[in-house]
This record gives sequence, structure tokens and C-alpha cells, in this order.
Amino acid sequence: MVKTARIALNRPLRRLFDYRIPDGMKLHPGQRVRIPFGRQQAIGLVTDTNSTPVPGITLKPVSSALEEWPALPEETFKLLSWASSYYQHPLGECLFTALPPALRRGRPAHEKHEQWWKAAGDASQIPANAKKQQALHDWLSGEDNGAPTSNILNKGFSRAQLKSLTERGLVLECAPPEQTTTGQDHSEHGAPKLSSAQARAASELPLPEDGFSASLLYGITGSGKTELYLYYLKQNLAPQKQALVLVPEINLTPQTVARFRRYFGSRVVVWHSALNDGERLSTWLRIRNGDPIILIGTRSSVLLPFTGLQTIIVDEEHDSSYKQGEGFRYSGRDLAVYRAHLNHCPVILGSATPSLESYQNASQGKYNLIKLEQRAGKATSPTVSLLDIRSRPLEGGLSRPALDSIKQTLQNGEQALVFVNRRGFAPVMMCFDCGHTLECPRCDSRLTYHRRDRAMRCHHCDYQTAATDHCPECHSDAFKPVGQGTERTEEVLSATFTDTPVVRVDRDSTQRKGSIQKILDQVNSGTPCVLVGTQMLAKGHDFPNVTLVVVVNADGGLFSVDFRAPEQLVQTVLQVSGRAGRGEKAGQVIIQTCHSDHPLLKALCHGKYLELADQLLNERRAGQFPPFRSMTIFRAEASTMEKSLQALDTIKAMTQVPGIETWGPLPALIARRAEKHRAQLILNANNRKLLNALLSKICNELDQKKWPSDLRWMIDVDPQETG
DNA sequence: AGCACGCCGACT
DNA sequence: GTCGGCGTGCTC
Repeated sequence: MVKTARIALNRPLRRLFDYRIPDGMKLHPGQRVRIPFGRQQAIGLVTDTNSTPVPGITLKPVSSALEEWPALPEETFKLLSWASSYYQHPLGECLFTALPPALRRGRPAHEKHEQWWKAAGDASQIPANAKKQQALHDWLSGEDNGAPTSNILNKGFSRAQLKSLTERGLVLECAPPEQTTTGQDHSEHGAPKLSSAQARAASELPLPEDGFSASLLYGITGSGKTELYLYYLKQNLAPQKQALVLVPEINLTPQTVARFRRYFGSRVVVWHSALNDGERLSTWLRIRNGDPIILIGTRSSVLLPFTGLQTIIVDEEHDSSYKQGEGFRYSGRDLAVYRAHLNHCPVILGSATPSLESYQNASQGKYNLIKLEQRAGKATSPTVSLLDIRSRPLEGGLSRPALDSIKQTLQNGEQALVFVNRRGFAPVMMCFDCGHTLECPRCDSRLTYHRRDRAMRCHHCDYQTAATDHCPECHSDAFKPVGQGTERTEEVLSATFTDTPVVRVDRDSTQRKGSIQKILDQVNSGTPCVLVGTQMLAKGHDFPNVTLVVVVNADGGLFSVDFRAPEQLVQTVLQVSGRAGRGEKAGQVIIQTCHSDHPLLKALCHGKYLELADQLLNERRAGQFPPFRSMTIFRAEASTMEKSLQALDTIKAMTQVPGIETWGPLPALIARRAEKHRAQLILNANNRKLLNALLSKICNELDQKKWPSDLRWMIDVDPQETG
């Protein structure tokens, strides 16, 4: 009886491939293998060793197993298999996203031992013009144990400089120091001291030994959710077990990590997109090995091969960045819940503004709802007011009363924060004589003006061109930016408050490494200043001396086509409002709007998020939107809109069954993007299981179909974006 | 995704 | 006459 293995490859194929297992080779699901594939060699992952191969095909043999143990342990494998079928993404690609890049490429599953270097000899032998070599020699002389290559490179030195010094004998390779025992809790700290409200919330959280539980921790901004997490882990995490703390990318700051390290020392390890291949491999191996790590990481860390996971925490669980927007479109938060289920352990979803999905689960009793409605310390909740800006002149988007409030705040020796919601409100160059605007030649969108480098950029593709002073159509010099961006607001504020620092925080101003830290230091010094920024300012920061928050324009979310827009508006405003009055002084929030009588905005002033959430859930129920039905979007793009719409019509024909309602196909909000014409078809299903079964069938059929060569179709289960 | 095969245009 | 463009098809 010939033994066979079913193997998944890192290819966008929904099919698996069968191979013969050579005599004497033992294979198990999750194991990495080297296999011949077509006329190339490939790395595969074993999915099954009990399957019956398709008859009539001569099977090739597995070349070798890369290691005897499964790279993906059983529980991780189950998680990914489930995710593959839930999100309708090819199994091979799902499984491979859980491997670090080095292992995907077939590298051995152990760390490359790193070369260590120490200084030797006399620095005077270094040529006088080789300043960097001198600096390197200098620095290395101060490192008693020597330093590994990676540290040297991180310090800004180059391989070439290191090489020159070794050739001169001024730097020698040395043995790495004794491995410091990592993964241990070295910290002196016991559990953090909790307020009575925090202690009560903590006592409501189920314990790891109670098995699976999902809890929604609703804690208003400034209520001290992080302290609660720390307390919970300190009290309940067994010394040899692992914990996963998921955070949005933007919250994974050195401050957050430092806070965990204070309580758990080197047991805390991070995982995010900026790690290099070596760091990824190293952390992945430690997790796989069962080291008692507390891992703080972004979305993808929910896919790591934990082998002793005892608790999962999802901070800011409402954050849309938990949903991957392309390729394997999984939700890190939802997978975290499923993973806790597989692990028989608790998951805690924390937010000041819970997603309606999680809140509904809590309302139905599927999740525990734990409330923390008091701010920690002496801080009180800020007062929120609407400022109607209809027929008020604006400067840089700011009205006179708002500017006066900022002035007053600065005079009080306090700080102000101006929040510009850039969504759909970017500065566009327009001719005031002929009305001409610059459009992207490849997309249905206008170019955005970037003052710093005098460039016009498309935010939907990589197109950019130089800005001009004159209208390219009528050559008028009345060619000016209109609309509101952070740069314009910053400019106006700088001109108005000449002797106060105005600090801008957005993607453009924080690209350089460490620049965000500089900004935070400035703010934390407490001296009067004005912060201007986008979403980035709304997240998690603690600015004790900010007492005023101005929301420049809140109206974008009021009349959007996206069913999530109202929820997102409310969440963003509440999150940014939460930056005000976190110290001892009371905070004030001013929301500029043209619709001060809008019920949603009026409700926002009373600040009770759960009441708003109830109201928003009622609207979702009335419109039969998620979470009352489950939604899936099929998207298509091609060289013409006709081809895209036609493909979606074909798909629509497959979905005409009871219990499923379709909307469209319709051209996408941005119908042309990078020369591709895009359309989408929305499916709404009463029953998740039924929908999933239908989707599997459709995707398989779509794979068999002959499409025009330039047509691409995609599926997005539980979409975050519906445009 | 890779990679090869294949069938048409511009070159020594 | 060949080199090479990328459309099409296949990978156990």
C-alpha cells in the first residue's frame, strides 16, 4: 500500500497536490516538505496523510521533510484551515502567511548564529578621513561584551566600515556572551494597583481555568483598560504559559511596550510589520517552542504558532485595521475569538467604542459585557458641544469661535488639539477663474496638493506630478488649494499663534523614524502648544495637559453611502475627544458642523457610547445590515467596465437562491483606479452557514471558468469597506 | 505564482 | 532567417 500526502503550496491555487511518501519517511499535517512541482522545486505544507489520491495520475515523491516536527502545530493548523474556508482564500496561501519569510523560502528552522565583534588595537591606525570607522571603533570599545552585526548596522554603521576595520585587525570576531535567560519575568512589580471601579471590572473577567469565554470590556477613554490587562495577566497568567495581546499597528508604540515590560520584563515580545526577517524567525521560533512569552502584536500575530496560549486580549477591538484589506482578508479580532475557542481559553475584547458586531454579541449574551465607566485618577469626562459653522467664515477650516477657544486655552497655559478628519476632504488645486481641477490620468480621482514638496499626488495610485502656480487650462494665476488638509490648518494656526509651537501629526510628518517620539516629548513637557492631526492623534495617547479638542469637520460621516460611516464617525469623535482632560483639568470638545441639529451629533454630545450603539444597531437592524445578516462582496476589475460588470452578472446568476439578497453589480465608488475599471456585487445572507457553503461552491466554479485574460475577481467576506 | 510553450513582429 | 514579446495552460 503506497502512502501519500496531500500538500498545500504557497500559490494562489484553491487545489492541493498529492505526493508519494518515500519508504521510511514519516509525515504529519503541518510539516514542511520539499517537493518537485512542475519543473521546479517548491516548499509545501502537509495537510493530510490519509487521503485517497486522484486516480490516473502518477504521483511524484516528496523529496524531503525540512524538519521532523510540524512547523504549524495542530491548533494553528486548524485555525488557518477554518480561516481558509471561512474567508474563501486558498489554503496554501493561508498556511504560508503563518510562517516567517525565511521558513516560506525553505530556510532551516533555527536561528543563524550571529557574528559578534569586539574592538581591538589602537584607533590611531585608522585613516584620519575615515570618520565613521573611528566612530564605530569608539563605540565598539565601549561595548564590553562586543556587539552582534545587527546592532552595529542598527547603530547606523555599514558592513563596509566593519569590513575595513576587521581587515586592519582593529575589530575581531568574538564569542557571543552567555545567553541571558529570556522569557522570564524579571520585573520587580507586582500587579498594578486598581481603583475600585477597575477592581470590580477585573473581578468580572472569567479566569483561564474556566475554559473558553469571550468578554467585551467597554471602558471609556482614560478608564485604564491597559492597567486592567496588566492586572489580569499578572494575576492569572501561569508562569509557563503564553499570552497574546493584539493592538492596532498605530498603538504598538515604545510607550505601550514599556508599560508591559515594567510588569513582565523580558517576557514581553513584540510582533509587527517593521521586524526584519531575522527578528521574525527568532520570535516565531520562540513562540513555536512554547517559551512563556507575552506577545504584543498587530493583526498577523493572531496567526503565530503558539503552543501554550492561555489568554488573548484584543485592544481597541473596534479598530478597522484588524481586517486585512487585500489578499487573505481575515479579521484579526474574529480569528482571535475563534482561536480562544480552539484553545479553551478566555479572550478579552477591549474598547471605549466597541464595534457594533461585538456589542451585539454582548447584548445577546454570547460575550460577557464588562463596563468600566469611570476615568482613572482625578480625570473627569470632557464636555462636548456642537459649533454650527453654516455661514461662518473659516480660516484653514477653523471658525472664529474655535480659534478664540484655542487662544483661551493657550492663555491658560494648556494645550489644544485640532483634529482634521481628512476622509473625503483633502486639499485639491482649483482654478478660481475657470473651475478647472487636476485629475489623476489613471484613476477617477482628483490629485491632492502636498505643499512640502510642491507635488500633486493621487491617493489611489502612485501617480504624482509637480504642482504649478498657474491653471494649466486657462493660465490664470488664481490656481489655489481648496478644501482642508492638516497642512493648511497648521499654516493658519502658526500664523495666528505666532509665539506658540504648532505641531502637525499625520502620515507625512511622522514618516521619519523617531519623529513621533519627538512630538510626544514636546507634548508631554506640558508647555502650551497646538497639535494638528489626523486619525493618528485619536489613538491611545495620553496627553495630560490637553484640555481642548476641536473637531474641524464631522459631517463627512453623516451622509455617506457606507453603512459603517455613522459608527466610524461616532467612534473617531469619541476617541479623539478622549484625548481631552486626561489630567486633573477638565476637558472641552468642540465639534464644528453644518448639521448641528442632526440627531447623531446631538446624541454624541451626551457621550454615552452604548446608547448611541443601541441606536446605531437599530438602524442596522432596520436596513438588515451586519450583524443582522452576513455580508460578502465580490469585486471585479478589468480593462473595461463592461467586462467587470459582466463577470459579476455571471456570479450573481449563481447566487439566486432563497435566503440570499444581492445588490448590484454596480461600479465601485472609485470606478477607475490605476487604469482598471472596478465593480462590485454585494451578497446579504440570513444564514452564515448557508452562505459559506454557497461561496465555496461559487469560488470553485469561478476557478474553472474562462475569463477575459485581464479580468481579476476577488471575494471579501465580512467586508470593512463597501465602496 | 512561476515557468514553458507557442505564435507573431523587428532585427543581425 | 532568428530573438523576444506576453497570451495560455499546467503544476500531483
